[in-house]
This record gives sequence, C-alpha cells and structure tokens, in this order.
Amino acid sequence: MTEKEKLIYAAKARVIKALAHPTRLWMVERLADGERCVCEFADDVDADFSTVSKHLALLRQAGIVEDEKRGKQVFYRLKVPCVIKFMNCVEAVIESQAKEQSALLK
Amino acid sequence: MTEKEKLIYAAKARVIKALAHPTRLWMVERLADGERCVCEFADDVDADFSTVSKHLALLRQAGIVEDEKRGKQVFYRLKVPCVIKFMNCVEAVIESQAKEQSALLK
DNA sequence: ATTATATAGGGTTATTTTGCCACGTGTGCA
DNA sequence: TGCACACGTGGCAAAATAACCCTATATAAT
Repeated sequence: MTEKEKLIYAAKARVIKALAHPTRLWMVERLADGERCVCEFADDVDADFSTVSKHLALLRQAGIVEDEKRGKQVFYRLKVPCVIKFMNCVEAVIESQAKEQSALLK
Repeated sequence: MTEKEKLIYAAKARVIKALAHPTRLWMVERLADGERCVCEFADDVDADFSTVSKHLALLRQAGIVEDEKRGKQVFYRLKVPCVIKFMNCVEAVIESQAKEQSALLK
C-alpha cells in the first residue's frame, strides 16, 4: 500500500464508515423515498434529537446527503443515490451467512 | 424504526463496518484480482502481521471473504464479489465532494 | 527430532465513536 | 415583544475499535 493509496483508502473508508451505523443506514434508506426533515427522523428513531442531528451532519460531511433549510425545518436528501444499490449486496452477504449458519445445524 | 428493523440494520451495519477501514478495504479490492495469503498482505501493508490477520478474520466473520488453508499458508478470497461494484459509488461521492471543495475556492 | 515458518488468539493500551445533556441560534407565531 | 419550536454544538462518560506484543498451534524443512 503506497502513501498515495493510504490517502485514497482513508478517504474511501471515511465514506463507508458514515454508512456503517444502524441508525444512519436506516435514515439513508428512508431518504431513497425522498427528502425528510430532522424532526421526522427524530420521531421515528429511538434516540435523542441531538444524536439524530449529529448522525445527519456526519452523513452530510461524508458527502452522502445534502441539506436545505426551509423555514424552521432542515430537510435532508440523498446526494448520491447509488448507495442504495449497495444494500442488495449487503443483504446478499447476510443471506449467504444465514445459509451457512443453518447448514451447520443439520 | 421497529424492533425488527433494529436487528436488520444492526446486521447490515456490521457488514458495512467490516469494509469501513482503509487496510481492510484495500485488501478486499486486492482480492478482486484473486486469492491471496495472509503473508502477501503482511508484506504490502504497513502493519503488524497479527493486525493483518485480525483484519482478515473480521472480514471472514462478516461474511465478505472466505479462507482456505493449504499447507502452511491460509488463502483468502472474495466470497461476495458485488462489494467491488460499490467502490465506483464511493469514488463518485468523493469526486462530488472534491468538486464542491474546489468550487469554494473560486 | 529439532527448527523455522505461517497464522490465530489473548491481553493491554490508545484512539475513536457514540449518545446524552445542557445550551445557543434562528425562525415563525401570538 | 415574548414564546415555542426546530436544529446544531460543546462537553463529557461509556462503549467500541485498533494496533501492538507475546504466546500457542500446525505444518514443512533440515
């Protein structure tokens, strides 16, 4: 791994890390259906409002979502929709593992 | 987020988290070209041998790679190749951000 | 049989992440 | 003007992660 690669892979890992949290992942998938304000997420997610706000800020800093303030509310939307496609692959990984697990029991 | 969703998204996040590390990500991309033993990675990566071994074990536990022992060596290979496709999207996120950054300087 | 090599796993410490609380800011409404 | 709501931020403690060193095991070579 060259020095240049270290920088590149640190940047890539930073983006992926932003997705690597149950709540953030859930929110990103909700955004696939359209924009949402922080307050809507705060109602649905079992966490403090400030925690939700920080999760969204992290996703924004990673370049995955963008925000727009309208009146009192701030709306977030997916900036790079391709992340949603990846979920099929993640599910494939989990299903592949589930099969192995059940095979062990036979 | 329902209780069931909490479990599902915890599982998904666990898979993504396995990819969310520069070294692990680099190794996964190398495996796209074919299997490799731990010792090859240990030579290329600037980290302790045991650290590399643990990274690979984590990827295996996440269901992303699988291993096979042949002689003294253990070879790892990609179990779910679709993860590689995702890298295009991650790069798109980074490029999109890089554009914004440079736009700010103008 | 001894030795060397390839790897996994335990223990420990430093770093990072997470989540809550308390507080400050901006916006609209009464 | 005063109030309430929607957000973001700083600070702090707990939890998770990472990376090192050391040791154990298995296999091959001498």
